[in-house]
Formats: sequence, structure tokens, C-alpha cells
Amino acid sequence: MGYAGPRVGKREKQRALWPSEAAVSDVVGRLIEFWGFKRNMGRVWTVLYLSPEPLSADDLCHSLKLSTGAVSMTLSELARWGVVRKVWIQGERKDFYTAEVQLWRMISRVFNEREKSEVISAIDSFEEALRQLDHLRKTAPDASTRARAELQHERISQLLELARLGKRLIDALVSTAKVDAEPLVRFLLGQRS
Amino acid sequence: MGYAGPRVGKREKQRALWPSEAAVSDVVGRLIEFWGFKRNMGRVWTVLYLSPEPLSADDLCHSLKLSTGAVSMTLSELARWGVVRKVWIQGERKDFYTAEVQLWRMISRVFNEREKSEVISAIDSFEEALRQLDHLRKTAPDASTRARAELQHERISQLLELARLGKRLIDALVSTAKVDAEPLVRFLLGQRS
DNA sequence: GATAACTTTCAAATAGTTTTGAACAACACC
DNA sequence: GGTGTTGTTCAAAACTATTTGAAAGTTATC
Repeated sequence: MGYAGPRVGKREKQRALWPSEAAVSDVVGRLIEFWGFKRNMGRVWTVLYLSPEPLSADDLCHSLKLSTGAVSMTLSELARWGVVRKVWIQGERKDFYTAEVQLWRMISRVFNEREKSEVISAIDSFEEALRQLDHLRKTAPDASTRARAELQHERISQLLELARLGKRLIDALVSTAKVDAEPLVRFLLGQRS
Repeated sequence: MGYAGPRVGKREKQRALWPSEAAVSDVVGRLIEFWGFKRNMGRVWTVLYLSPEPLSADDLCHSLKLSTGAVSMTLSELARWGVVRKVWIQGERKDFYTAEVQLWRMISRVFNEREKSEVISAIDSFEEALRQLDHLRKTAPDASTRARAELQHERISQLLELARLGKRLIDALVSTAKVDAEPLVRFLLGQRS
């Protein structure tokens, strides 16, 4: 197979972001940060999401004024979350990236991996604490200790119930969103007026 | 009206946290941090939540090994969120604090104040960006710019839709939780098997 | 296997956040 | 008003997280 020829798709010169792109990627960055990710993850994802064609790491360095290192790390983190994919482009040696455009799939993936493990470990700890308190309220020598154990048992049960509810919500979202969550959410919201 | 008498409820000596209390407040601290608050806010709230009687700032300094300043600031922040209340205790000069025990009320309050304003400002920015792009796609001189504007308009519309959905969810939660959210959530979950 | 193009890694620098503790303010009581 | 107790504030310190850029690593091409 011969040489691909004189750089067929010679890529457009570095283009600055439009004001609307800059603004939106900033907003998404902020939202995402609020939600516990790094701001730049949001920004990078957004720039890719708004780009008609895949972009190289280098493109991103320029549009977002980030170092090569930062872009590389951000991209691999985004890839681990499955919200950005490498694509291969004919006649280019660089790697190119595109954003996952199925918003719900992204969200459910994040919920599943991150929130869920957090919630599960909370559930475990609550259960453990309940076991200890249960023992205490049965065997403590003095009544005031027993009463205190009783109250705490009750309160922690509330927390446990809440955590379990959270877990079920996440499960529901995730298992639905694998296909498409929008109907679910829409239905849920249909409830009120 | 006479003097309240010889320190009636002379308060129990500084008591170390039980292991289960320490563990649970730590877990809640972690969860809450994950959710964008300071870890100590979660810890302080939890210690209060698990205490049969209201506690003073000083009690909290001891149980959590925090400086007076940290406790003062944490408490006032928690009070601003309405998840902790000052109570007045007969014959005591210190301020005492209790935790809000209605978990749903707390959650809905936080959602309403914090998430909502975040989401609303995101919605505004998306709308603004859409206006700009709309103008561009109608008036840009060259076709490729118009096409790009078109695509971005579409994608940002998706984001906007998602943000609006989020806002409606929050509204639904909040307006229900004013009374008691559990039925709502329980119903929502009832959907899946 | 040498070279050039590109990517990843990581220690150091920077930026951002939280905590401390001492100074100050407020208040109650005598 | 003076004294002692409690609460708040804030600048500095400690700690965390993020970003940089240069060096090392990888891969494709000749």
C-alpha cells in the first residue's frame, strides 16, 4: 500500500474558540467541578463535544491554553470514565479524540462507578455501627448507656435507610440509562402537576 | 424570678466519642465532602445528630479535636444551611446546638439553595450561547461557519434540555420534601420491578 | 536502528482550601 | 464599670490539589 499522498485532510489552522464555545465549556467546567471532577475535565469534554470533527491533544492545548501534560492527563482520565474516545484518522499520526455525545450514558456511567461505590461503603459502615450499638444496648451495665445506644441505633438506622434508598435510585437510573434514561426521568417528573 | 439554683443539669464530664460515633461521623463527613461540603461540616452535624442532648461548641471541640475557631465557623455555616439549630438551655450561658433530624428537609433545603442556583446560572449561559449561535448560523458569510454554528446549536440544546430536566427534578423534590419526600422517592422507585 | 512525531510521566512549582490560635468583641454577672 | 466567660474573626500556617514543562517513553517511517 502506497503513501497516503500529500497530507490529504491538511487540518485547518489552529482556531480560537468562539465566545459561545468558551462560555459553555466554562460553565460545564464549573458544573462538573461542583460535582467533584476537575474543572478542566469539563472544559476539555465540552470543547470536544462542540467540535464537528475530532481534535488532537495539540488542538486542545491551544484552544484551552493548557500544557501538554495537563491535556494528556485530562484526556486519559476522561477516557477512563468512558466519556471521551480515541479515534483514528486516515493519514494522521496523532491521536484524535471525540466526546461521547449520549449524555445519559455518561451520567449513568459516572453514577454507577463513583457514587455507587461511595454509597456502598457508607452502607457497610452504618451496618457495622448498628451491630456494635445493638450489642451495647443489650449488654451495657448502666441504663443511661443503654438508652444512648438505643437512640443512636435508631438514628443511624435512618441514615442507613437513606443510603439504601440512594443506592436503589442509582441502580434504577443506571439500569434504565443503559438504554435511554430520558423516558424514565420524564415519566418521573410527569408525576407533579 | 429567682436564681436557677445550684447548676441543676450540671453537665456530664467531657465524654470521648464511642467508636461507632466516630466511625459514623467520619463516613458522613466523607459523603458530605464528596458532595461538595467540608468534611467537618458532616462530622459536626453527625455528632450532634447522634447526641441525645444538645452540645456546646466546647463539647464539639473536644469530641472532634477541632480548634474553637473551626467549630465556630463550622457551626455557623451549618446554621446558615439550616441543618443545625441553636437551642437555649436553662441555667447555661453557653450556646447549645442540635441537629435537624428530618433528613429529607435537610436534603431538600440544600438542593434548593445550592444546586438550584448553580443549575439556573448554567441554564442562563446555555440560553445566551444559543442566541449567539442562532445569529451566527443565519448571518455568517461562509457556509462552513454556518454549519458549525448549526451543530453547536444542536448540541448545546441538548445540554440545555438536560439542565432544565435537572431543575425540574430539584423543584419536584423540594416542593414534595417540604412535607415529606419519602413517599415520592418510594413511588419513583416502585417503577422498576 | 536512526530519526522524527507524538505521548506520557513525574518532580517541582503554583494555586487553592482548610485549620489554627491569638486577638478582639459581646455579654452576663457582680 | 470590672471581671470572667463565651463567641467570632482573620492572618498566618498547614495541608491538598492542580498545573507545568522537561525528560523519558513509544511508535511509525525511512
